[in-house]
Amino acid sequence: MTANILLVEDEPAIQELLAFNISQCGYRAIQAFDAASAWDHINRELPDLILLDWMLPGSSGIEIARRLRADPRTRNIPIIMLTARTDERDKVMGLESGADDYITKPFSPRELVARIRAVLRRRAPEMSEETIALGGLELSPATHRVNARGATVDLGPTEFRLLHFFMTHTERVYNRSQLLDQVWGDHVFVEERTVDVHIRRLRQALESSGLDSLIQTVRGSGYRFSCAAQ
Amino acid sequence: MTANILLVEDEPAIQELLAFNISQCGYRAIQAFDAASAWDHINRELPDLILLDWMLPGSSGIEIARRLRADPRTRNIPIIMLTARTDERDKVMGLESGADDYITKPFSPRELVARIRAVLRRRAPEMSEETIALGGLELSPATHRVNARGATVDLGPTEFRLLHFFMTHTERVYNRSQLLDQVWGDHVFVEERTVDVHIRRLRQALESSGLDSLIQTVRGSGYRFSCAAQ
DNA sequence: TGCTGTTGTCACAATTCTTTCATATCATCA
DNA sequence: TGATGATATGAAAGAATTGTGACAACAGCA
Repeated sequence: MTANILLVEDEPAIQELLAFNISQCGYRAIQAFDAASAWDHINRELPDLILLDWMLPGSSGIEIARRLRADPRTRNIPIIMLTARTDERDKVMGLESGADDYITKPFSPRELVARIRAVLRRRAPEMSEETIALGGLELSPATHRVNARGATVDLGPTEFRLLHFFMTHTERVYNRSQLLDQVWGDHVFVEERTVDVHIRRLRQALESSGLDSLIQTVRGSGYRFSCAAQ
Repeated sequence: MTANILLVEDEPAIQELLAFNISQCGYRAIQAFDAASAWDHINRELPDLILLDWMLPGSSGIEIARRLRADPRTRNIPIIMLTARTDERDKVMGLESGADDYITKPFSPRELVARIRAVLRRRAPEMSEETIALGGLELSPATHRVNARGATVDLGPTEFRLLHFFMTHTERVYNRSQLLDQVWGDHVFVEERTVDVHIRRLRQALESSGLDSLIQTVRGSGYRFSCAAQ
């Protein structure tokens, strides 16, 4: 599945440059020359990553980033900010607004691609809509369905997200705080022990098919999804 | 086992930015907005790394670094200096004062994280998340798993930390007090003999694969992890 | 509006891990 | 070889962590 990258940049020359480089390495470039058409695209179909110019006529790039982060639907789209200024305050503000990284113009195509790759690698696994099959479990983000050895599994929204995260981040141990950040979202104030309860509910749902053992407790550290035995 | 990182930075926006990125990659961020509260934290519990702003109201970052280096208790804590100036002289001073690295503001989250990782790897290898393979043993902090000649080894939290410490500090003898400081943490009041019991349990866990001999007793001195025969 | 399903929190139970202590074993040296 | 000090070991109380069921609050929806 090739990633769709939305370019929001008013200067045609730079747009071209971006689009060329991006499609050159196998991504699909979607071009937007102003905020309005950017929102058009976003509302129609969520891109996998957004390259956002800091300076746009009308609403600024930062403004767009803030709105993207505010909406649960778009919260998790990775954003890379493009900025002509090397002024430090701007950079910091760009990051504060929730950008994952920034690139200062002028930039080398190599740098551009490297940063895109890095951000996608970091943020993308659980963004993908592809069905994940693992250890007898099958989770399909598109249809929001889960199968365990052929039997349908009924999950609440949170348990679904939790399982999705685990299935895209197997083997590694995550502590409660990391899970809260990753599954609930940052800036959420929830008791850490709440994670336990959702782990419990998830295990309960998987119990009938015997796949609850995929979710392992690592005492003192957190939880882990693993196809290998405990 | 996740590293505690103390942030000493008076500007709230940058504090937030740092804290966010640091906790994002699984470290624990402890925030201090001035020198006084930084010392508070340090006296209470030693952090595993300190991110120190060069410019602080009152006592400067460099001053703090100097004092940290002067005290044997804090001498070995890795320090990364944050500086807004790109001035060469400042950089040199930052390093001379004992900092392990410095970051010039503005910085990208990626750069920040990369430097933290690098410094931890260099100065506190047991805080790094990298898998260590040694003498038939394989320990992976990220997945919290241990293999001995291919067989899974089951360890409690303390035994895991102990083994991790040994595998990152081989061929050297540590007495019980040093082990308590390094593995249990300072400011912990525990009988020295308790170390014996954990050594025992660690050996027991490794016994079935015959690798218990890696942990050697040095009578009168302490213990040593060594791939060479006793 | 009432129904249904979801969520976060709490209290208590169950489990696992730590620490300590008593005792056994061992190494060293006179 | 026996005395002496150090380490190994087993058991058990005590601590800490995690599991679990119940419940109130809340949101979405017919």
